[in-house]
Amino acid sequence: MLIGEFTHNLDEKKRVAIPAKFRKEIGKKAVVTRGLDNCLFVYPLSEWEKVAEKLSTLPMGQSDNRNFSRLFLAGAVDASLDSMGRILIPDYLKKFAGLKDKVVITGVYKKLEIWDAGAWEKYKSRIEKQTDILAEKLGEVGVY
Amino acid sequence: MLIGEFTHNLDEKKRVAIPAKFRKEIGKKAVVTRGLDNCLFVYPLSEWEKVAEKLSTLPMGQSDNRNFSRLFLAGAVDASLDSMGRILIPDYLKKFAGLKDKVVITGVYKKLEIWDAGAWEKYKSRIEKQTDILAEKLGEVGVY
DNA sequence: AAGCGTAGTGGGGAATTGTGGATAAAACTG
DNA sequence: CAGTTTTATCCACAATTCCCCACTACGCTT
Repeated sequence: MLIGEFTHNLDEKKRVAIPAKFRKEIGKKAVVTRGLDNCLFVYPLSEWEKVAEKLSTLPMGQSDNRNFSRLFLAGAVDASLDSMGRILIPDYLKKFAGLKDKVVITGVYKKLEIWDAGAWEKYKSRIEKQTDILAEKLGEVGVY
Repeated sequence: MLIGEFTHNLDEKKRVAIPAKFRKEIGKKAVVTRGLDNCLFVYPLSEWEKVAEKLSTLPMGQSDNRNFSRLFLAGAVDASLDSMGRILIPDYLKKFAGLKDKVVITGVYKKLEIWDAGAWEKYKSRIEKQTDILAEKLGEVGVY
């Protein structure tokens, strides 16, 4: 299971190191794509294939489905880890997530998320204030 | 699987380079035709044959089906890749998709789409704002 | 506390890719 | 049938990307 929060640098060649802790679980190949709330999702290849498979079954007659598939699939990019365990972030994803040089990589169960460090801090402080909602959600899923 | 987003130039001879990443999967022969939402679809030959097959089974009693099949089939052009991996876009397709010199080529699972760069940016920013719909669709395909 | 090992960062060189142009073949027209 | 325009194939340069190696810093162990 992928859990934890790490701050790394995005170098001028747009590479980010995947935290060593995650590497054995990610394997050598991963896929990066647009996520929600302006972050990027990183899937191990096996997980990605499951998701893509399901996507392909959506009827393309509906524009909602087309829109979604386009953002998700066209936004995706094969991100093999180099010999140092780094992945390459394409320009358009860097721009999408508003990444500067400091980025935060978080493990969220089956996938990783990549955030701009500033955006992550803002997001966190915003969410942390909503303790009551969090508590309620915890109850909903049966955590006490 | 064809995924990713690439910006290339349409030169004055109306040629576009297929991103190198896609070439081995596309092969040497492809078919270009009118797509949905004012972009062009590019299919590897084998995929195209499947699509055309399915289209031929649509009941031709409905005018919607007739119209769609005509646009799709009649608009299709054989687009073999030249030695540099480029395809040629006929005038009427260029006009249909409103292509200027900057175009975006996206991989969407089994096919590629070709967009005018400006149109793609507008489309993206419009869709990206619909966070609620995207989140809902993500749930549908089982991504959490 | 010191040394060893691992992890993160940065840079250099080589190969690949994209783009534009040049030359050759073909088609069209007068 | 010849000249002109259009289409196709090929070549070369320039820029980007990819891959490998080296350095530094931190942490853990002994």
